[in-house]
Amino acid sequence: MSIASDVIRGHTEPIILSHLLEGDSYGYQINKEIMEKTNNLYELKEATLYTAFRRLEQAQLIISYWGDQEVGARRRYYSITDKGREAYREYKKDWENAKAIIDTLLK
Amino acid sequence: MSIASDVIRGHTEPIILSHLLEGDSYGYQINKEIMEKTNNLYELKEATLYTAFRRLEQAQLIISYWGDQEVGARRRYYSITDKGREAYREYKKDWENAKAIIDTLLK
DNA sequence: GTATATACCTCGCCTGTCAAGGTATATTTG
DNA sequence: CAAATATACCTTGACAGGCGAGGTATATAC
Repeated sequence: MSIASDVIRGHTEPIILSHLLEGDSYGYQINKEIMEKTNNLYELKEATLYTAFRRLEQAQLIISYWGDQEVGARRRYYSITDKGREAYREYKKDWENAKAIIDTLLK
Repeated sequence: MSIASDVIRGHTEPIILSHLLEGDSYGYQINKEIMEKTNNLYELKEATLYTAFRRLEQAQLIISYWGDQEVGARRRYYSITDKGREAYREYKKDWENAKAIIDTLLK
């Protein structure tokens, strides 16, 4: 059983930020690790992932740079910024609140 | 502090269904009671509410009928169907799963 | 040589939210 | 009594995020 995209909507960005808290990473890897973490219950779709990267970079919550692979496909790495860390803390608080509210309403 | 609509998105329908489990009700009342339950932290916007009613009725999860007010504005009452009760149980399971998944990813 | 894995990306559709606008009745307040 | 407020319903059109479908390129395995 999977997770509905309307429920996940709005969580894509914090999920990516959370991942980057553990260190720089790149799209393909992030996607794979998210699947592993959730035992394949949740998969970030590529189109969703890359559009989220664009939004996050635009908002200066992450920055990106090309890896120096001498072999294999090129990778674009992402790094979380201080602003990103701050935004993540906010997201988390919001999530805790939202959880409580929804739990109250879904009695 | 309020709740972001992207986080609540997808929960509108189960919230309405949950409310109707306690008995038939009408739009204005449902909206007011949701605000009260959450201490005004969450307010279903009218446009959102009424479009959700349409979807729910279309999907036969609720049915509607006009109240017989002899005074004051007319009211359209909604009643949850068996199909709606079943859908609600599913929604709830989904929510429990989604919560666990998101909590896993938002470490 | 064909399939699979790695790695990136964009376009355009779909769907749910909601600001803004509208209608009508009843009560309260200055 | 006029105006404001509360009750009660509704629709339209814009907007934003998710994602199916499509595309590019490199490396390995069979």
